[in-house]
Amino acid sequence: MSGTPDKARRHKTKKPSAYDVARLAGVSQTTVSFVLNDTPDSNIPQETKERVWAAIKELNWRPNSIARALTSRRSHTIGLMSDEIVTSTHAGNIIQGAQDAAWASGKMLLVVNTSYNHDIEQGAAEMMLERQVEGIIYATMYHRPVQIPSSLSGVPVVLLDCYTEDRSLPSVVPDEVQGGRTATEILLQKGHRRIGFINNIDPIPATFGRLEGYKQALASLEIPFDPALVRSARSDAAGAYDCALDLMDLSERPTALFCFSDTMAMGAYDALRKLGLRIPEDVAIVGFDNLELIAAQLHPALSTMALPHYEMGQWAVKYLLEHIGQTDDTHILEPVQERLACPFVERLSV
Amino acid sequence: MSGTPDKARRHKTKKPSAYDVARLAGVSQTTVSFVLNDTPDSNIPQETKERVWAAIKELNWRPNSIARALTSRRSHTIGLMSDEIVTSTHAGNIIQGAQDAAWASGKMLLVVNTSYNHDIEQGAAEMMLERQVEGIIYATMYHRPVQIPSSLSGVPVVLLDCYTEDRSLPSVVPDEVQGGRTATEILLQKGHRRIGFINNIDPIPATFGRLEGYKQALASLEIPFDPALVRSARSDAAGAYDCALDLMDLSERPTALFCFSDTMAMGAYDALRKLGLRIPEDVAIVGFDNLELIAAQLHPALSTMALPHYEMGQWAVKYLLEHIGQTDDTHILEPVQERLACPFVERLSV
DNA sequence: CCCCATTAGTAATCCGAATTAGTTGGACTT
DNA sequence: AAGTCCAACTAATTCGGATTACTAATGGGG
Repeated sequence: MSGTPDKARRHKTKKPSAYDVARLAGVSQTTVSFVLNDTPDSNIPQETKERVWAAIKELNWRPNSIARALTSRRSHTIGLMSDEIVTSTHAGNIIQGAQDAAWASGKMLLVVNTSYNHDIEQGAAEMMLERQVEGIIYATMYHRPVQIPSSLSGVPVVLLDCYTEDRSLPSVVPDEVQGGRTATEILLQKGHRRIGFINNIDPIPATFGRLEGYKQALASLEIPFDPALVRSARSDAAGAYDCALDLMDLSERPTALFCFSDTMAMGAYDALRKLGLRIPEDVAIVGFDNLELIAAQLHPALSTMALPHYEMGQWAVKYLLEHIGQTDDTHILEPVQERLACPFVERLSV
Repeated sequence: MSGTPDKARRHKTKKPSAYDVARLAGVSQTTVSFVLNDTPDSNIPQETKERVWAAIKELNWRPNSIARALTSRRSHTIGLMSDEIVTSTHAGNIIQGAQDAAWASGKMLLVVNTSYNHDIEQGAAEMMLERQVEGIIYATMYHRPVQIPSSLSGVPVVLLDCYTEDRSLPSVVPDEVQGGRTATEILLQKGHRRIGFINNIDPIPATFGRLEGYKQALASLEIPFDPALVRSARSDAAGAYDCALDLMDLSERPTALFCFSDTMAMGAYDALRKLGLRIPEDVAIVGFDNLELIAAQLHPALSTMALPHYEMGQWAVKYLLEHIGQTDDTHILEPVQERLACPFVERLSV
C-alpha cells in the first residue's frame, strides 16, 4: 500500500533510549548509565566513555527524566502554589527568585495559581503530590495568615509571605517593623520632625508592623508619638488623597509623609499638588512596595521601601532544598520564621 | 537494639504503592489499576470496585504520576518559557490564561523565565525536553520577532506574543491594527476630529500596527491624515510629556490624544495638568495596555485598550492540546497566526 | 604455575503503574 | 457430557534508566 521510504518518513522514528545508545556504542545499557552519571568506582576507561558520548551525540539522545525520577525517587521538581502572585503586579519576582534558586540546583518549578479558589487549591495540592514534588512553596500576595490544605501534611512546605496561626511551618515574610522603622528613619535623618503616616485600615501584619516601626523610629530620637499624625484609609489613591488633605490641614503641618503603599503615595501626590505644595521641597514622601510602574513614573519619582519578593522566593527554595533529604525519617521542617529586610529605594521624593 | 514501636515510628513508612492497595483489598495490582482508571472491558463488579476504593482511602494512596507517565508516555505537562513575563507587571495574565486552560485538561505548567539569557533558554529547553513535556509555549513580554532554540524542533511549539521571521510556527499575537483602529474610533465617535497620536519609537509591530489602525479609523470617516498630529518618543512618561506639550502647542490643537501606552498617557496627564487643561472636558485621552496600576489610579481613571494576555495564554494552550496526539506522525503544528482583539476598557478619560 | 586483586564490563532486578495475554470457574448449549 | 461463552481476575511484561551482584580477562606476587 505504501512505498517504504514514504512509510519510513511518515512513521515518526521513536525517541532513542539508553539501550539504543548502548548498541550503537557497542556496550551495555549499564555502561551508558555509568558514563552518563559518571558513576564512581565504575572503572570506565576514557576511550569507552568517548565512544558512548559519541553515540549519545549521534542519536541526539536525551535521558528521559521521568524514568530517572522513577528509579531515583527524586522528581527534581518543586511546587509553587500561590493565591494570585502570578497575576499580581510585581510579585512575579517571588517566582523569579524561586526559579533562580531552583535552577541553580537543577530543579524545576511546577506553578499553580489558585486564585483563592478552594477547589483549585485542593486539586493543585493533590496533583503536586501525585507528581512527587520534593516540596511545596505556599505563597500569598500579601503578608497574611493562612490555612493550608490538610493533604499537604507529609510534604515539606515552606510558607512565603504568610504564616499559619499555630506557626507550625517554616515561613519567610517581609520585616514590616523594620520597613516602617527604616522609612521613618530616612525622613528623620533628613531633619523632618513632624512626619505624617498614612496607614492602611486592613487588620494585617503590614498595617500593624509598619506603624510599630514608625513608632520605634520616633522613640529612638525621643520624639513623642502624636496620634493626630496617623491617618488610616482604604489602601488606594483616593483614600490617601483625603488623608493627605487632612494632615496638611493640621495647625502644625507635617513636613513629610510616610505612606503605607505606593498607590496611596500616588493619592498623596495628587493632594499635595492640589494644595500647591512641592515634593520634596515642601513635603517629603516615602512610599512602600516599590511598584516600579508607579514609583518610577510619578513626578518626581517616588522614594519607597521595597518588599523583598525576589529574596523571599529565593530563600524559600533554598531553605527547602537544604532541609529535605537530610532527615529521612520525617518530612516536617523546623518552624523557623525568617523576616527579610525591606530595602529603601531612593528616588526623588525625599 | 530498639523497641519495635519506636523503630516503626521513626522509620518513615514508605509511601504505599498500588501493590499495597491490592493486597489490602485482596486483589491483584492489575485490578487496582483497572479500578483506578475505570478501564473499559475489565468487568470489575461494583462490589470489588468498592473494596478497592476502600483500600485506597484507607492507605491514603495516590497514584504516582511519574510511574504513570512512564508507561503511558504522556507527561501531562506543558512547558512555558518566556523572556520576562513572569516578572513583568501585568502579563502574568498570560500564565494565568495558560494555566486555566491547562488545568481544564488536567495538565500542569512547567514555567521558566529565561530573562533574555541564552544559556538559561538553552538549558530550559533541554530540561523541558528531558521532562517529556507534551508541548511548549514560547512567550515574550511584548509583541516581537524571535528565534527559538534549535533543540525545540521536535516538540510542538506555540509562540505567544511573538513570531519567527519565517512564520513557520503557529502563534498568537494581539491585533495591533484593530487596537489602534478601535481606540481611534472611540474618540471619533465622541465627536473628536483632531486626534493626536503619541506613538512609540521602537520599530516593533505595535508601533506600526497601532499607527496603521489610527490611519484606518480616520480613513473610514474620510478624515485626512495629518502627520503633524503624530509624535513619537521613548515609551515612558517623560517622553510623552514633551510630545503632549508639543501637540497642545499646535495652532489647531487636538481635542483628544491616543497614547501608545498607559505609561505614556501618564506623561500626557502631567502635561495637560501643567497646561491647565481638564481631562476629559478639554482633552480626551485613550491609552494602551490597561496597566491596572496606572490606569485605574490615574485621576481621572484612564480609558485604555487592553492587551488580550489572558486570552493569548488560553488560546496557546488550547491550540497545543487540540493539535497534539492527533497527528502521530509529525510534531510540527500548522503555522497559523491568530490575532486576538484588544478590547476597550472604559474609564473616565474620554 | 597458582592465587588474588584489579579492571572493564555485563546480566538481572527494580521503580510503580499500564497493559496484554491468559486462566479459572461456572452457566448455557446442544 | 463435551464444548462454548463470559465474567472476573491475575501473571507476566513493559516503560527507560539506576543499581547491585557478578564475571571474564589481565597482571603481579610468591
